[in-house]
Amino acid sequence: MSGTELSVLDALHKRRRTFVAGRDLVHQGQLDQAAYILISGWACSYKILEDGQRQIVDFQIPGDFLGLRSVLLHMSDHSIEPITDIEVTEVTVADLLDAFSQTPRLATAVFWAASRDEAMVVEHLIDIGRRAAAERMAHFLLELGARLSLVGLGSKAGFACPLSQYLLADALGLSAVHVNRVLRTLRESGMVTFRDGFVTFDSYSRLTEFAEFDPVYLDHTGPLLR
Amino acid sequence: MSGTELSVLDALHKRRRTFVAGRDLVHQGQLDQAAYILISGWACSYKILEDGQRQIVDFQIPGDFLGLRSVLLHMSDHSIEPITDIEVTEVTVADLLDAFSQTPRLATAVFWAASRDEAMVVEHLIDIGRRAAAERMAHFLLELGARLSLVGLGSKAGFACPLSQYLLADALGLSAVHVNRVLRTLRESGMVTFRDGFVTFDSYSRLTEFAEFDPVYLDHTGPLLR
DNA sequence: CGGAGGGTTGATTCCCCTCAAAATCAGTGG
DNA sequence: CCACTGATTTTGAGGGGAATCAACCCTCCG
Repeated sequence: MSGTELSVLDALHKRRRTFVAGRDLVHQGQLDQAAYILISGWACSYKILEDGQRQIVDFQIPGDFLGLRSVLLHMSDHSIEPITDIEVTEVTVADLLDAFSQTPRLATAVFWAASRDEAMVVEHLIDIGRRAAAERMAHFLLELGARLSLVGLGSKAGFACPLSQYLLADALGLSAVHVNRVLRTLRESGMVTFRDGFVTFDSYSRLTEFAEFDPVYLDHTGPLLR
Repeated sequence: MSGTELSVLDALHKRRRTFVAGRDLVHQGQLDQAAYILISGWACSYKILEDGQRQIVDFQIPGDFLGLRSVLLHMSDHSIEPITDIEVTEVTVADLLDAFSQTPRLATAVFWAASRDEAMVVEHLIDIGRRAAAERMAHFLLELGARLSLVGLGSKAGFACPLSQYLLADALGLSAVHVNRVLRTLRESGMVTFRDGFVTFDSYSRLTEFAEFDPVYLDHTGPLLR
C-alpha cells in the first residue's frame, strides 16, 4: 500500500469504543448508524422472526467489519450483538466515502472484504440448505477455525470458542437439543470435541473429509491488491 | 449522476453477448473471468456438493450483476447457469477498476448493488434456516415478485416465471416432490397459484402476512446517491 | 411414435423438533 | 457455608414434516 492509503486507513481508526456482552449495538430497522471494525472479542449478526425465532447470519471475530452493509443500505436489516465484551473502532459513512474518493484502491480493498463476507454467507446458506446436521456442524466449526487461524487465534489443533449451544443452534438452524446430540456424535466418532469453551480438532483430516470442507473461499490474500 | 459518470457507465455497456439456456457461463473454481450485467432472461448462481446435491444461491433477473463477487475474489466460488436464453454485457476487472478510480461515486453505487445482493442472500438464509416449507415458498415468490416489479416485469397480480419445480427445490433446499405438494396447499388455500409458467398472487395481502414478508431490504433507491 | 422433461400423487421412512426432566455450574445473598 | 436462582448442558420419549421411492400423467419435439 502507498503512504496515502496507509494514512487514510489510520484516519479510520480514531474513535475507539467498547460494548458489553449481550447488549445489541445495532438494532434491526435502525437508521443511519455507523459501521465498526472489531478489535477484540466476538459478536454475531442476526435477524429475529415475528414468532421469536432467530437466525444468526454470521459470527464476527477480530478484524471483521460490523454492519458494513447497513451503512451502504442506509438502514440496518439485521441486529448485532456482542457475544463477549468487545472493543471496536467506529467508521462513519463520511469516513468511508472520503476514503473511497481519496484512494480508489482502498475502496477495492473494502469491496473485497465485503465480497468475502458474502462468500461466507453463501457457504452458510449451503450448510443449512443441503447438509445434514452433523456435516453442518463440522463444516461450521472448520470454517470458524480457519478464520480464527488467519488472525492468529486458532490452528488445526483447535481454538477457544465462547459460543453456547444455543448460539450454535441459532446459527445452524437447529434446536439446541439437537446441537447437543450432534456434538456428542462428533465427539464419540473422534473427529472434534467442543467442551469448556474450547474446540479441539481430534482428527482434522477426517473432519474436513466428512464435512467436504474447502477453504478457498476464505483465501486471505486480497487478489486485486497484489 | 454527472456527465462523466454516465459516460463511464456507457463504456461498461460495450461488449454485448448472448448465452443459451442450460449451458453454464461460469464454472465453480474458474479463474479470472469477467462479470456481466444481465439484459434479458433469467439465470441462477449455484453450488454443487460432492454428492451431487445442488443449492441455488440466487436467481438473477434483468438488471442484476452476474458474478460480481467472482471478479473481486479473483476466482469463482460458484457456477452460473442461464435458465432461459440470456443477453448480457460483459464487464472486466479492468473496466471496474477504471470506473472506480474515475468516479468514486460510481464505486459506491456498485458497492450498494453488491450490498443489496448480499441482503438477498441473507434473507434467503433466513428462509431456509427458520421458515417451514410453505412459508419459505411464499416468501420466495413474494421476493421474486417484488424484484421483478422493480424492473417492470411483475406486479402485485403476479409475474411470468420460467422456473421449474426442480429449480425451486434446489433454491429452497427442498425436494422437487415436496415443492409440488407445497405449491398445491398454497394454491388450495387461495393465496398464490403457480401454473403454466405464471405466478398469480390470488391474495397478496394474506400471502405477505403468511410469509412475514417485509420488502425493506429490496428498497430500490440507492440511498447514498440521493 | 418413442423419449425426455416436467408435473402430480401415494406409501413409507427417518431426521430433527418439541416437550420434559435431570445434572452441572457460576453467581448471589442470607 | 449453604440455600437459591438462572444459565447451560445432557438425556429420554414421542411426534411430525419432509425425504425417498415409486408410479403415472402430460406435453413437447426430433
